[in-house]
Amino acid sequence: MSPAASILHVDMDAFFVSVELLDHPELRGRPVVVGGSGDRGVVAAASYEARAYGIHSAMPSARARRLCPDAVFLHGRHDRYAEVSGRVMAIFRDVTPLVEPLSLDEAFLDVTGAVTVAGPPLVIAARLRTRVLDEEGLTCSVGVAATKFVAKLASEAAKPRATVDGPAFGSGVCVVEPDDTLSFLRPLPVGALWGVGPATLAKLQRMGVLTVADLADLPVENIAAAIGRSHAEHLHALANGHDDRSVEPARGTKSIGHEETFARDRFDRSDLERELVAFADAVAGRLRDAGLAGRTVHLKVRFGDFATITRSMTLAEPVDDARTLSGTGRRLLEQVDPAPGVRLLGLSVSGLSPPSGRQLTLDEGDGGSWLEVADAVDEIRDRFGSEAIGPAVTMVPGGPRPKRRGAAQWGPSAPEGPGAPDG
DNA sequence: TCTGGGGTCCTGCTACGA
DNA sequence: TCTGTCGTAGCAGGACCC
Repeated sequence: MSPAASILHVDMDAFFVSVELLDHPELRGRPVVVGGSGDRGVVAAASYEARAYGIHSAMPSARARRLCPDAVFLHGRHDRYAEVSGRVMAIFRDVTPLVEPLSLDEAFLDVTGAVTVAGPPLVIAARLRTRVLDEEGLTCSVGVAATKFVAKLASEAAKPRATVDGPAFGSGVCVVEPDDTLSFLRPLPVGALWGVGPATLAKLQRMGVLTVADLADLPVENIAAAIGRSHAEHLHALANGHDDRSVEPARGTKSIGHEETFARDRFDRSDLERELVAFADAVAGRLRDAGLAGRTVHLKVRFGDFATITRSMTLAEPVDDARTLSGTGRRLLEQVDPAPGVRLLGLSVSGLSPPSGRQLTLDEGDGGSWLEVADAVDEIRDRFGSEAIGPAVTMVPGGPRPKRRGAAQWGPSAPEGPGAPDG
């Protein structure tokens, strides 16, 4: 017997834009775009009025501007969205403890245990939408199904559609009963499947696979030849409605990092090293906030032609202090020639675990004193704010700015200082 | 049309020890 | 001592997600 349709996928409608409209009600009804405002920025979210012009998320901001010169462009405020998201997730947790957030604006809920008290999933979904609207002034769409990925596709089907007159609201809730799963899935374009991105889609299309039905009817061996066995088996199962992944409320963080695209390419190694110091400070702070330390340090470099390389190094002990991170980052940077021009720099740490009692540093012997420094920095930031103290390079005019999570999320927004080739 | 940031997961290769 | 195999860890890159 098929399991009942009791998994909900809740997706906030145009979340970032909707939050901005709460704070700027005078913008309602206008095309509004949230994202990076600079030449290298991208669109994070677009109002339904803006979507009617063809603007969508991940589109370069410059192109969005050309499509709709009258649109209002707002720089995203990660902290504000996180604050609202926290309250919305709390509403979800009122319904069931089995809430798996996917991002700030969507989550899976397993309401199997709630139906005896709260009623059938359709009723729970409708009540949820009402509460989110009443308490936060935001609309959301809900998909209900027996599996996670069908619930996700169902919420997509329930979403408002963009028209030139603004959003055309749908039902807001879409239920796919287990018996209807295949008839719901099979007509969809194969790109709708979770895990089919541009690269896989191109390979499948070359094989003549255009719909979910095409994929479901093909022997898995044929698909494996094109995209690899593991991926093929996974997608073939999804296309046939099989997905045994459960809703997992607590998924541990696997890595923490910071990366940034510069407004202009950087050519100078010492310039990049100064940025690394600021990156390491931000990453170390987030590690300590999370009570974690990491063993493997990764450096990511994207050049002007978009070629991207990574270099990594695994340390003997997990670390969470900025000095060791920036020192390791600098060693990794030594393996890279910045002469072609560096567009993006990133520093991240994986292999996370709770910090051990004592951490090794690059120059063994003074680890203890630097850990005390880190503790002192954290304490000052707790009392006086995140920008009250930072590495010396971030305090001098012309140096890199202190890095905060989400501050550069959608690309550089303002003109920067150094950037042209030296000499 | 010139492409963000923060992640996760997978694959292929290499080195190394048993 | 040499060779082959296997498992594992580390590393680099790619694809995907929101």
